[in-house]
Amino acid sequence: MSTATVALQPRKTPIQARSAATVVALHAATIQVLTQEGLSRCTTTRVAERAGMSVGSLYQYYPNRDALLAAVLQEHLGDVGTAVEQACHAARGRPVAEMAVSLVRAFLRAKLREPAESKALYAVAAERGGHELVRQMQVRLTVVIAEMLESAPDGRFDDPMATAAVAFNCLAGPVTAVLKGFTPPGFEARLEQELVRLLTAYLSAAN
Amino acid sequence: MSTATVALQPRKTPIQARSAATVVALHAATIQVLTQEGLSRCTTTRVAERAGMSVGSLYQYYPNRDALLAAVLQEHLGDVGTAVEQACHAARGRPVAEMAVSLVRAFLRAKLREPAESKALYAVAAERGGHELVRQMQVRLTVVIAEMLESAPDGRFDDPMATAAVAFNCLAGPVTAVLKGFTPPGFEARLEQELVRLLTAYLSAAN
Amino acid sequence: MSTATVALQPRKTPIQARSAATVVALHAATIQVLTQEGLSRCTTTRVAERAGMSVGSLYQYYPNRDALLAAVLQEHLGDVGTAVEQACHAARGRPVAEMAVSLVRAFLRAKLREPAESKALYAVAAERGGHELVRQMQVRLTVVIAEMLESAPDGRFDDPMATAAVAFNCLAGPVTAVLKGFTPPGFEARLEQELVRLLTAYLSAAN
Amino acid sequence: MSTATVALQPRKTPIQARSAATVVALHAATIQVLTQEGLSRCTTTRVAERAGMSVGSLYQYYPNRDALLAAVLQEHLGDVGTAVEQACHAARGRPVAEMAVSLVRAFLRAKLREPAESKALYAVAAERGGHELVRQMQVRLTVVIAEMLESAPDGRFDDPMATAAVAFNCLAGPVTAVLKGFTPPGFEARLEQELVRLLTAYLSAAN
DNA sequence: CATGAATGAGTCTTCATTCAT
DNA sequence: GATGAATGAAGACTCATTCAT
Repeated sequence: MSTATVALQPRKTPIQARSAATVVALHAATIQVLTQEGLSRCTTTRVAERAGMSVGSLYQYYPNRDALLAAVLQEHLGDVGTAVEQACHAARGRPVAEMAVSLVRAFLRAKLREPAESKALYAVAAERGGHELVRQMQVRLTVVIAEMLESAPDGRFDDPMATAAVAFNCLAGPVTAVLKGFTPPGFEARLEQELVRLLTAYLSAAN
Repeated sequence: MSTATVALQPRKTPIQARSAATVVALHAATIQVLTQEGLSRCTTTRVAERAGMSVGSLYQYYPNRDALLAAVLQEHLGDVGTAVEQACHAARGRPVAEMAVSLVRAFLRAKLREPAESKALYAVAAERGGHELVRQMQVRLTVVIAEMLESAPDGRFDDPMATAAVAFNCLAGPVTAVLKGFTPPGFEARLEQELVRLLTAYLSAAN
Repeated sequence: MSTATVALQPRKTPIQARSAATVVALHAATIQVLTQEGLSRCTTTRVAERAGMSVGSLYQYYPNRDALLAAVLQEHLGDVGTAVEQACHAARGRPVAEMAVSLVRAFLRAKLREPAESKALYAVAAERGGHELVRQMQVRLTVVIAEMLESAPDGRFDDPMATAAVAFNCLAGPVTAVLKGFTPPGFEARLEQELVRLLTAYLSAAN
Repeated sequence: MSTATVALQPRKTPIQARSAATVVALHAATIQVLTQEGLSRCTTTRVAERAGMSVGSLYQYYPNRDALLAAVLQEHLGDVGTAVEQACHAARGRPVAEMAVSLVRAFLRAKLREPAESKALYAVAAERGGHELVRQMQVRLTVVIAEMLESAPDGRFDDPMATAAVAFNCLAGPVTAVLKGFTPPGFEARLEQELVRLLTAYLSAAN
């Protein structure tokens, strides 16, 4: 564990139920403040207040603001990562088209479960601290997706990591656009269908 | 022009040569500071210093920090937007496969010309002020791409806007990942090829 | 309560003893800085410093500089207003000459108790924020004085509000002059006597 | 001429017509900005702009902002002072009642000719720079009024300076209240009549 | 342990004043 | 002389973090 990483760890591992509840409350509060006020106005005091506790208590759980934001982002990334990983494992050895469906569904479900949260965290992910966390997750998922691809009976991939990277990010792009409200009205209803079509076509063509 | 937009307008039109140079210096300095320090540490003082002038001078060109950031983002978006638009116009009436090549190339060229700039601006785009600018650009480009698609002799699209939105963002996703350094080593070399494959496959499959 | 007024409210009600003491210290410090440096140099930092605390603390009690100044002015106006009101109530139904004595004494006592404070606040009262507070006080006192006048057994007033307004301000004028040091040497000793004479003469003559 | 005074003098005596016009424009602009923006936002740049010239030009006429404000206030005080002086001279040797009428009329005419100007300058007069100018004017007028009073055939005054000070300021008080909008609706119409009654009564009673 | 007042460095922004053109 | 861009000190205000209670 590098020195940089150390500073962002929660100060204590939440063993007790109470601590866990507190952490949940803090994460929820962070999302809310992020959504309503934006990253720069997402202050420790405001988050603590929204979570119904004092700033001092917040600092019992996180050594500093960045650690809190990192934890919230990390949790979100973990959820998405786990969902994608499970889908990839489940789809191993299946035909490419099934892989596409599986991946799209898992990703969409994870990302769109709490759209406000997903949206709020883009700003966190874009700032210095978040960058690295997202990178790690991308690397992890690219590997998992690549492994899945290699197990496809009906596909052969020159550079599975490259294909996996495209596969993941060609989903991430449109989903981001939807979450940020950049897409045409009514688009959300077609999202899954389009992404399946997109990914199936790509994986089938990627040979 | 909305009230919010008005506040982000540059304070004066750079008439004189010196003014234009000053604005250029400010934009460059902003990118540098953004890159080296991150959005939250990209302060007006630091930008001015980096640009070799005093804060006061910065404020003669931009009414506030957000306006500066918005201007830098806007300029970047304008470049990308123009490139994409020209490509779409040029590809009108061509087969879908040519459209894909044209779009991918234009987008990549615009986005990767100044990678540091492109990368630095993601954080700006993710914050409150940038959101709207990006949205407008997405809307504009989605329309242009949709129009191009409708002119294809070898394609028929149920919902051209939806297809266009996916088309654009399935490129934006991987490009973003590359710029942010999330992709596997050596990926950049394959980027264009993969995106062409991706987009061609999608547009061909998008009924 | 108007929007403008809301912004000038103290940020928190001083519940604890310490808070009350802090507020007192801030008010005293404000008067001192106002007196020694003038309104434009009465900065939040200087006031806090004078009060023996940091700027941050000041901002825990007042949302902004104007609110601090308004609070100090308000407190002063409240004292004067209360004194005048009590005098007016006490003098109801008394002859006009007694009213004059009562009003003059109450006003002088309130205004001259802390001359430095009274003097320092003229600049605050003259600036945008103070204006309204003073106006409200004048309206309130004019009404109270008018009611008193109407109860006089030996006077009849066409337009009691107008007479009250003159009565109040013909006292305020000379008192202001004294506080600002505009009057001849030795004048202060004669002030009460002259104002009683002035007001008695006016009320007796005011048909 | 004291050192303090020197700094507030206009930089050059406006001999030429053009200069005089410029000074007039600057004074008018100052009043406007003062009225519309308040003292603290009455900046040299804004005044110059309003006057249709550059800041640099303003500094050709006044060495600094305070000098400009002082000059504008001084001019106003000079007008009022001259009006009152002339009235006092004219009323010498006349009965006290005529003196009252003369003084009230002169003062009101001078103060209410440009109500916006009169009002705007209260803030200037209340700040450090203005204080001294107003004091000098008060002293000067108190002397002139006292001299007038002493010439009254039908009055005898113990302490003419004290009486004069009261006389002047018991007019100034209500007039200030009117200009600041503190008085009841319709009060302005009665102002002259009331002030004449007030001053006549006082001077008659002051013996 | 929780609390939340205190701290003061750090931001944004303004503005008097200067001086090169 | 006029201009107005440049300067940078100074002010209002915020907020991460600490620590006495």
